Formats: sequence, C-alpha cells, structure tokens
Amino acid sequence: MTGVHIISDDVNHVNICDRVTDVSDKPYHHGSLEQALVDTALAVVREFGIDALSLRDLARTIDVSPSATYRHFPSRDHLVMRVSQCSREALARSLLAARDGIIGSNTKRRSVERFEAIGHAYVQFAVSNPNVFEAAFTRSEVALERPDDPSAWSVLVDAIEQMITASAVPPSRRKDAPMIAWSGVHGISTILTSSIWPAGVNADHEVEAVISGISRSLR
Amino acid sequence: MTGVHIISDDVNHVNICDRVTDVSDKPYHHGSLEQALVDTALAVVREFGIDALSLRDLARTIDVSPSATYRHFPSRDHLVMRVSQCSREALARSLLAARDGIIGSNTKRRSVERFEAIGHAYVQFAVSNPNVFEAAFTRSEVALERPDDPSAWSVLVDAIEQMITASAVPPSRRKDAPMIAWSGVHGISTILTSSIWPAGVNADHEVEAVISGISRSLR
DNA sequence: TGTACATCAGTGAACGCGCGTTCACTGATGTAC
DNA sequence: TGTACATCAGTGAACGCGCGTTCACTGATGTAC
Repeated sequence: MTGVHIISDDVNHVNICDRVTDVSDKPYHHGSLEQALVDTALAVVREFGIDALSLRDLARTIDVSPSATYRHFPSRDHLVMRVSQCSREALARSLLAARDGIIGSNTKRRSVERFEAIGHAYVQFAVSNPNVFEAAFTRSEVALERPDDPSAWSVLVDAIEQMITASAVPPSRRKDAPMIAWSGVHGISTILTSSIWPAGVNADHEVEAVISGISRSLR
Repeated sequence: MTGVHIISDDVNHVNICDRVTDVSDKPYHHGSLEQALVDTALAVVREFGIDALSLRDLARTIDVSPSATYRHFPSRDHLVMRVSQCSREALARSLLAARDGIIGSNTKRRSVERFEAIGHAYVQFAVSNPNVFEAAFTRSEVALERPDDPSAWSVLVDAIEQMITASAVPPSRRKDAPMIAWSGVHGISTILTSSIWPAGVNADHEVEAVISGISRSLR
C-alpha cells in the first residue's frame, strides 16, 4: 500500500546476504499506466459503481502518485467516459456471443431465435453486472473519441434486418422495431437492477414474458 | 446567506427611529423545518439531480444550522429515501391525471385510451423532469416507512384490469401485461433521459411507436 | 558506438473545497398543577 | 391564571475525511548526429 515492499523476496527465494533488500522493485515508469487505470477503474466500477470512481483511489491501488493519472486523462470525466464506453462495448460483445451461439439451417427460425437470444443476453448482462450496466449508460459532458465498437445498437438493428430478410418480420416494422425492442429489454433490465420491481414477481418469468411480448409486437 | 438580514425593513416601510433594527427576524424555531427540507430537497433534485443533494447545502439554503437537519432525518440517506418516494408519488399522480383526462362512453375504447394515456404520461413525466424521474428509482439502503400513495404500479395494474373487463385485452394476459407495459415505457423513458439514443431518431415518433407496440403485444 | 539533449512519464507537496456527522449547549414551547 | 419544569428544536464549533487538480520538480527513454 505504501509503495515500498516490506518483503522484497518471494517465499521460495533464500536471501544469501544479510543486508535487507528493502529497495522497492517498482520502476519509475509504470509502463502501461493508462491500461492499468482503465482496467482498475473497470474493476472498481464492477464492484462499487461508477460514482465510486476516484482518481486518487485508483492511483493508490496502482501504487502511483495521484498526479500521474493526469498524464493519461485530462480529468476524471474523461476516464469515466472511457470506462462507460468500455462497458457498452462489453455489453455489445456479450450480445454478439449470444447471437453466434444460435445455429440452425432454418433461416427464418434462426433469425427469430437469434433476436430473442440477444434480448436475453442484454438482460442477463444487466442483471449479472448491474454496476457495469449502469456505467454503460452514464451520461458525461465529455465527447466520445470514437464510436462504440462493437455497438449494441448495430447488433440489434442487424438482427432485426435478418428477421425481415427471412420474412419473420414485415418490412413495415423496420423503422420502429429497434426502438420497440430496445425499450423493452432496457426497461426490464433497469427495473430488475434497481430492485424496484413489485413483490411477488419472478424475474426469469417476467423477462421471458417481456421478450415474448416484444416478438409479438413485431409480427 | 449568513442568516442575519442586512436590510430588515422592506422597501415600502419607512423606519421612524434612528436605531438600526439589525435584529434578525428569523425565529429560533423554524416551525416547519421538515417540510422545508423536503421541499427544498425536491427543488434541488429537480434541477441538479439526487446526487447533488447535500444536507449542509440544504441547511444553508433554508438558513438553519447543518445539525438542525438531524432533528428530522437521522441521516442523509433517510432524506434521500423520502425525496425518492415523493418523486414516485408525483409520477403516479401525473399518471392519474392523464388517465382521468380521458372520458368517453364506449368503455372498451376508453379503457384502451386511458391505458395509452398513462403510458404517454409516464414518458412525458420522465422527459420533463429527468432528475426527478431518476430520483424516483434511486435505490437506498433505508427502508420505506409506508407504501407509495398513490402507487404508479397500482395505476398501471388497474388500467390493465379495466381493459380486461372491457374485453380489450384477453384475461390470459393479466399476469404478464403490467411488466410488459412497464418495461416498454420505462425503457424508452430511461433511453430518452440518458440522451443515449442513436442519432436521427425522433423522440415523439419513437414514443408513439413503443406505446403502439405495447398495445399490440397485449392483444 | 557514444554522447548530448529533447521529450516523456513519473513524484510529492500543496491548495482549496465540501461533505456527513457529533456534541455540549441554549432558547422556545407546552403541560401539569 | 400563574409558575415550575420537562421536552423539543434549534445553534455553533469541531472532527475527520476524501476528493480533483495544479505545480515545480526529476528520473528514464529515445533519437539525432
């Protein structure tokens, strides 16, 4: 915690000389501080939420001075934005993984199953990582440097396009379907992660009901 | 700001005696500090969001010492909970108002119009008061003292029950319909208030599409 | 291959801030007799 | 109707904390010649 390792040799190493080697093995340059900041920030956010992100705390954890962070991020908000984008991309990747897990030769059926798998994955991600999910949609004053990659929105639009191509959804729905679908899964996700849903509801059952409802509304 | 009024007479009052009446007209007891705290807190939340709530700041605004707040709320979290509940109840009242604004003798048609009016009012409330909407669903460690009154969830469930009674929705949907509806409107509300929706979408159009989608999925 | 030097990525101390909460206190209020 | 006194609702000073950010600095790195 202090930056000086009390025990500088690992347990398997027998120190020959008597002189205590209390020289810190920490190099002056970290080498990949930016990456370390982002990684550590993501870990903090996962456990404690994005509001708990503190540059000083991060620097402490990484064992670097508070001001070192300013070599890589001009302000806390810039780091928050970065973490937020990483969170969205992690969400998008989990949607892609779920989609690609659905295979089958019947293209119509497959397109629908993929769409619903994406919906389930969205809610699953939110419930499993509520703080990351919240961080993904945190608003920041800071502009993005680049678009999300992958983008959850694109994954959704593509999936709907596949259903249209396979005649599982009429083309007339093309325009509104993405928002209808996104609203449904995003809504139930935030409801579940806020723990504000009324007593007596079974989460799994409700998720199923909402996703079926979405599919029904697109037909 | 300091608690001592520099000018103790109002502009229309001519002070007869020469003695400066610098006695503060502030009484030792506020009289309704609890209400003042809640009201002021709501105003702060409306403008700056629930995270900006600070007991010290509130006390400063009301012109009372910071510790006075502890006569009425054991901790900041208790006040936050109170504000959150007030926010939810305000939302519920706006749903009721919208519902009651729909009249007509055709009960089936009216039940559907009321349901959709509630949906629109929900999104409208969120968009008009994004910070209050967010506060309404802020999770707190503190337990509620009493249930919400009115409760938005009850308003929704009642509206669906009316549609079922009027044969606008089949009874088989009774169980799932509230969550389907809530997810849809809550989802689009949070999407719109987070300003994270993709470029090129028209908010009003999307809201309409989502609410139509919900109605379709209940049929 | 060696050296001068610009640039990069750190340090550590400090600034100024605001917060929640506690504590011993005091002034005002209301109630019992 | 007046008075003693318990209770209530304030005060003001202090504690201890953590934060974001700046600044002059220094050690390490890499590049031009």
